[in-house]
Parts: sequence; C-alpha cells; structure tokens
Amino acid sequence: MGKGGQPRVLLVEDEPAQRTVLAYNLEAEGFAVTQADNGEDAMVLVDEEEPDIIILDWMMPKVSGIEVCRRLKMRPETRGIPIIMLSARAEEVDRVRGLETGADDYVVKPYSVLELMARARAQLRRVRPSTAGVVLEHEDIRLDPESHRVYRADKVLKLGPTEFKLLVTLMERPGRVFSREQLLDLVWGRDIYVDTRTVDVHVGRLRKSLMQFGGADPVRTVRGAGYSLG
Amino acid sequence: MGKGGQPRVLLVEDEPAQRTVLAYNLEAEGFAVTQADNGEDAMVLVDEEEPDIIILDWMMPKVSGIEVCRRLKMRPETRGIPIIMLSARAEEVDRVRGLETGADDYVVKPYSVLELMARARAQLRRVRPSTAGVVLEHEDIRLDPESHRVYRADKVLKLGPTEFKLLVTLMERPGRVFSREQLLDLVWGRDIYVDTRTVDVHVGRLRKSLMQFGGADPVRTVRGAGYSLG
DNA sequence: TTCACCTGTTACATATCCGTCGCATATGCG
DNA sequence: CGCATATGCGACGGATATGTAACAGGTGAA
Repeated sequence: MGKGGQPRVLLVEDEPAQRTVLAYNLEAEGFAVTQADNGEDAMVLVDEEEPDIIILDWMMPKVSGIEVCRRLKMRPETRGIPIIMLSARAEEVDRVRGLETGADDYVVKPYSVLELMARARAQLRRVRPSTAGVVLEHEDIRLDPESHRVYRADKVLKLGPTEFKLLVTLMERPGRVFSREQLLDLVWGRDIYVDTRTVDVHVGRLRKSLMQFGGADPVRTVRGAGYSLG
Repeated sequence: MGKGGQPRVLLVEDEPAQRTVLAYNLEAEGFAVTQADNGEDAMVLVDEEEPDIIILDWMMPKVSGIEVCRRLKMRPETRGIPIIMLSARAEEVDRVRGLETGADDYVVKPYSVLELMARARAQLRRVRPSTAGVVLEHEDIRLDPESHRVYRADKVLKLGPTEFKLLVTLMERPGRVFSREQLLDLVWGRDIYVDTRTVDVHVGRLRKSLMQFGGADPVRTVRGAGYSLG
C-alpha cells in the first residue's frame, strides 16, 4: 500500500461529473485518488503512481477501458493490480467480455457509490491479505471473512448467511449509520426487492446472535436514520 | 432534496391512469411528487420545483420525452438532475437513443413499480451521496453526519430526528438567519403542511437538548426574522 | 421422504417523537 | 405606562418508528 497508509486508487472516467463525485467519495473514504479522463493518461499514471487499485470506465475516447484493462493484465508488473470496471447499462455480453479481459470486478451504472467502495475495499483485502483487513475487529467482536467465522470474547458465534453479510457490512465502517435502503443494497443486492422492514428483522436476529453468550448490544439504532455498529 | 426532507420527483406522463398509479406509489415511498402531462409544462416545472429526479415518458404530445431530456441535459443548471426514461417500446434502437440523449436510466413498460422506484433511489444516491467525511463544527458543538452523532464539550448529546436535521441545517451556515418558512422547507420538506409555530417548538426542544449538560444557548432568536446559530 | 435451517412477511406491542394548543412571558411601540 | 404582537414552553393526544414472535414457505442434506 502507499507509503502513507492510504490505499491509492487510480480513477479513470471521462465524464467529469461522475468522476468528481466518485473522487470526492473515495477521498472521504480514505483513499488517495489520482484521476484520469482517458486511457492514454491512465497507462502513464499507472507507472507513475503505482496505484493499489484501478477503477476504470468501460466507454472512453481514444483508448477504451477494455483496452487499458487488457494491456495492464498483459504486463507482469501491473497484472496484480485489481481493476474494477464501470459500465453503462448491462448487456450480458459486456459483462462477460469485461471479466474475460481480466477485470477483477464489474459494476454496472447506475451503481451505488457505497457498493462500489465496498467492492473496492474487498478487492484490496483480496490482494493485500498481509495488511490489516484480513480480520475485522470492533470492540470484542472479531470477524474473519476468510473462514467465515465470528468470535466474541473468544467464543465462536453461530450466525446465518444474511446475518454474517450484515455484520461484515457494518464492521467495515464502524460508527457509520447505514439506512435500511443502503443495507438492502449492500447486503441483499441492488436488484432484489425486499421490504425494508426485513432489515429490522435481520438486525434483530443479528443482535440475538451477537449476544447469545452475553455481552452488550453492539448495534446502535438511530431512529429515523438506520443502524450502525457502536 | 432539501437538507432533510423528502426527495422531490417530477413525474411526466401523458396517460392519466399510469401517472396516477405511479404518483401514488412514489408518494407512498416518501417522494414528494409533482406531475405534468406534457413536455412544455415539464420544462416550466423543472425550474419552479427544482426536482431531485425526473421520471419522463418517452412518447408524449407536443414536446416528446426525448426532446425534454435533450434540452435539460444541455442546460448546465439542470444537467445534474437524473432522468429516468419510460418507454413502451423495447427496441434496442430506442434504448440506445434514450441513453444518447443523456437519460441516466431507462425503464421499459410494462415495468415493475418496485423496480422503477429502486432505480429512482439508486439514481438519487448516485447524485447526492451522503455527506461523507465532513464534520460540522461550531464553537463547542461538533456534529458528524456520518455517524449521526452530536457532541458538545466531548459529551454525546441525544436528540430526536427533527432536532438533528434542524441542527444540521443551522450548522451548515452558522450566523445565517433562517426564517421559519425556510426552516420548514429545509427540514420538513417543501410541501408539508405544518404550522410555522411548530418550528418554534422544535427550536425550543433543540435548545434544551443542546443544553442538557449545561453550556450557553447557542441558538439566537432574531425577532421578526427567524433563528440562527451564533 | 423427513428434518433442520434459513428467509421474508405479517401483526402486534411498545417506545419515542410529532404537531398543536393554551397560556406565560418578552419585546417593541406609541 | 398600556397595548399589540412575537416568542417560550409545558402538556396532551395521536402518529410513527422500531422490536420481535409467529408463520409459511424454500432449500439442501441425509
């Protein structure tokens, strides 16, 4: 990771408005952002900045995102950098081609900014398992995404799949309040239509699971806003 | 959207039955809906109502949806408003043309109302992402929108949802005097029928909350004008 | 098949908050 | 000073958000 501790992201997107919004959010999330609005600049900046991850728009003038992706994945010294592709509207063909060229993940516009950043963090964790991030910790709760296990005060907790994903999401940004809609997006998925009250039920179940061996309730309800950890 | 109120949607659809159903559902989902049944009215209402998002029928008498979309995307002050196009025809040609004219998303009739609203929410999140990373401060009051927490002299304050939104609004421009009407607009939402005296009551409650552990009253009453911070 | 487990929805109880009213108090003005 | 109006604030009935048990399916393993 970058010298200063912040993960470096190279953001390549030709549409200024979208790029600005994304850059703003990435910086707010603790990324060091380098921007490019075309593929040629991007290729140069990859060498100059040595980003930890690349977010790449599919459609761009001159050198397209696909082409940039393909080239980077051919060079041994850049192959290891995770690439997340952005694309407008999802023909299945595109999705396949995107992954075929070696992209590590693929996000369809319009995307949830939250989700995009969650995926970026996931990619970073995948590539950089040595750094902090393998195991999420918050107070006496420890979560190992690898083994899918959750501990509290050294006891192994048993939770269902949805509870687990919910906890992962909350633990990735302790303190941050997630609205029910955001949680539906992040945990259930963007195109799943489920009543928002379902979130309440699962939060309740997660709470019970987290407290099955005692301990305080680590989940905070923020009336009118959502839930957060701590 | 105002700072805390409902997101405003402009619904443009010439077929009354469809428009009514959609409006009903959008309102049930917490949107403030303005309706138009033709492109000309729509253009006017965009300026008058400043919607956060526009749902636009493709086929309409006089000025078509495509045309409205094209015009709006040409004007800098309206370009940022997300537009979701509705169309009865699903030919690929249309899809392409729809996105080419600058629409941000595209839904083909017959559509699932749930899906349409999920997409509307997705667009809103994209354009107006949460106020991330910014911590508002004024004298010894600190407000973190992300964690939804308010501190005064390092103690955590407990305030209700409306008090919170009110404080956010005031803290975003310390010193500025907000009239009761402006506060109703910004905190409660545009077309909410509420007595202006309600603002007084909530300012009172906010004051009490801010002083629950002592300290001076940070809210200034400007007789005949409104309230401000500091 | 049965069984154990998980899921999303519903219904209801409860806690919390909201908006309004009434009256007290403060302010400005002639 | 006395009056008119603006603001402060306690109290109350009702609205709304949340917690949670119960239920009816769904899934996959044995």
